[in-house]
Amino acid sequence: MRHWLLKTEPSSFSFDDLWKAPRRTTGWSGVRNYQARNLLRDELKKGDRVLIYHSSTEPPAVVGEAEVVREGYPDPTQFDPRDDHFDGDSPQDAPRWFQVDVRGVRKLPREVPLAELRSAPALKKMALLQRGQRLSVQPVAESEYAAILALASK
DNA sequence: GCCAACGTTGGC
DNA sequence: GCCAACGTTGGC
Repeated sequence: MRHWLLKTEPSSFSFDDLWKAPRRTTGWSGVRNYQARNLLRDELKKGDRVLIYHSSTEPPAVVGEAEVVREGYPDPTQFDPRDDHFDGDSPQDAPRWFQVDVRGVRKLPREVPLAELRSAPALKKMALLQRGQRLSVQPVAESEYAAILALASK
């Protein structure tokens, strides 16, 4: 089992929205970056654990845990002209963008803000904290995942 | 609101 | 294929 981090802006979709969704499950749609697409399409597997991270909010923070319940399949929003993430150049027969389904597992007992992640020695190498890192789907080492959960229960 | 970092586009 | 211009991300 691998571990991942998914970024989202809570003003558009928050962990609470995931929690309130039917069966606490949603398609993780709208990712429009090829590197992140490749991860969603090929690497995220059923049962993988996921940290949900809120960006562009105060403070940015890891807020919850989820799990992958369906592996990569075409993101339907790319074909919906009314959707913000519509991509008219994506061929119907060879979709460009993929998503997975994730189910909320638990809200963390305490949010772990970005500043706290930065100050944790165990997270020194975490992808999220590297300079210029913007990828919205990131692998997380098992030790990093465990360290973040430990911070969340302090 | 600023701006650094990065990704994409498109002329050549 | 190069690279300047432009757009986006996302912390601060």
